[in-house]
Amino acid sequence: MLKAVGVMSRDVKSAVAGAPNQQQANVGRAQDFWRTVQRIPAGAEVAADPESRRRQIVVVSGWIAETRILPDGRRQIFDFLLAGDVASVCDSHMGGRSFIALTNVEIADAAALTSCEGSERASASIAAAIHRREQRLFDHIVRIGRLTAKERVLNLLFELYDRLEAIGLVKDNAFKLPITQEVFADALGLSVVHISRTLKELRGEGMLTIGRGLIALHQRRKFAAVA
Amino acid sequence: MLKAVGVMSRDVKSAVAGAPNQQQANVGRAQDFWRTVQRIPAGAEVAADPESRRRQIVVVSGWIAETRILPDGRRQIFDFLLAGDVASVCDSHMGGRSFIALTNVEIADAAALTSCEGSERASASIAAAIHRREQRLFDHIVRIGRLTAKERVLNLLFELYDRLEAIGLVKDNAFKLPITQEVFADALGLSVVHISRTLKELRGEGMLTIGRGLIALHQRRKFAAVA
DNA sequence: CGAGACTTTGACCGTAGTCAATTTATGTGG
DNA sequence: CCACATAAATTGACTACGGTCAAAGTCTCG
Repeated sequence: MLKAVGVMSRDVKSAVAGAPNQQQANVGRAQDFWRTVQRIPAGAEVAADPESRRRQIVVVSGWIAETRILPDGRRQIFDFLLAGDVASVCDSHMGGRSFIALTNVEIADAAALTSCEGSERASASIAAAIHRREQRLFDHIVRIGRLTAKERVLNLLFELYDRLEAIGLVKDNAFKLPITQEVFADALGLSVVHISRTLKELRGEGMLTIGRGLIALHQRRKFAAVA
Repeated sequence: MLKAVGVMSRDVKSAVAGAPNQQQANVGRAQDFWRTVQRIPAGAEVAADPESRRRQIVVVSGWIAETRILPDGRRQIFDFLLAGDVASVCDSHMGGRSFIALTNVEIADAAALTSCEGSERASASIAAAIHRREQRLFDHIVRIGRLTAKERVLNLLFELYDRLEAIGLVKDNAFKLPITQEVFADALGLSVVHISRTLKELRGEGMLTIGRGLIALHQRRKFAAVA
């Protein structure tokens, strides 16, 4: 549990902990929230339980991919959910979408957050998270619709960089990237082979360094043009 | 005004008119709604008025494109808004998005709808419209991320077909398509030239017929595979 | 009828896809 | 700790889908 907290987004932490001056009163409620945390193994689908129909979840730790698989096997990834992100798993399969855990994942009930004290703060955080996700969707459309392969890779990497940095998961310009190149390809509408080549090229240009599961980004400057 | 009504979506009509048994009581409120209607000329941007900051609009007639333009001139269209669709023009420019009228357009205030009698019905309609738009966004991502040019064109045309049919704007398998091929290209992440060629090919295969601003789609069957 | 916008066509190019083989991790059990 | 099995990444050769450029052809609409 402590490990999980270390990995949580500012939003989740502050919303659960409450403002400093009201912390004591919230302990009970916060525990209610923590009791809703559940673990999902890498590769599994994040489904809405049969009981709680429409369900808004908060990611506590790990990576989740929001995807659709076409009848012929082609796959498209819409978005990556990181710690602190919120999603409506309710109608997931309804719209031909599913949430796949890319790593071991911990999720919790967004509803449980709202019922804590400081519910206005929590609701606001949740609304903000949902709003950010919508913005990401637009960015993603531009990415796959109008950027070249190199731009797409860089653009997505920098998005992830910014998001991970915001939740304290970036160290020395580097972060852990627990996804295969195939996942990357399915997010960016490219082939695995071309992802590999593109990364090689970017490595050659000194834009990034890859090693031991970590990826480091350099020269944010040049990137400004792509953002 | 009557002409406008003839073109409205079922949602807008029913929400404004109210259930048959309570129609009389609604006349006053409905007029409030109609008073919020405003006309936007083709090519103009649909902006949130300075007064009403965050603004949810309902499209009454015409076509609107939700777009983003990159610094270097590349353009991506996220979605087309037709009669009955709802959008939050509030943070439009905030997220690098803008709403462009592709034809002369009539829009109204969604808020005014809600304040009419039958507000639960209205709210539900609005929520449904917003939900459908989100689904379209996902479809669009799959389209530009994983479909070939021919598939993209067909898929988008059939989406438009279905939506226009739902609001009574399809006659004899044909509908009015008031957009240039360049707009089509910017929506599908292709070049104008390739759109032209693709349409030619589809015409050759008997999938569609174009003439006098109308486009007719045939053989929905074959399309099932792409849907 | 003429001007400007839109569409179509041809020739050519380049980005990204495909297929297949090889190399490099990543584990896993002995 | 090594050997082996499997997944992931890389590379090469070739293909093809879609982009670009430029010119010609059509529409529209004052």
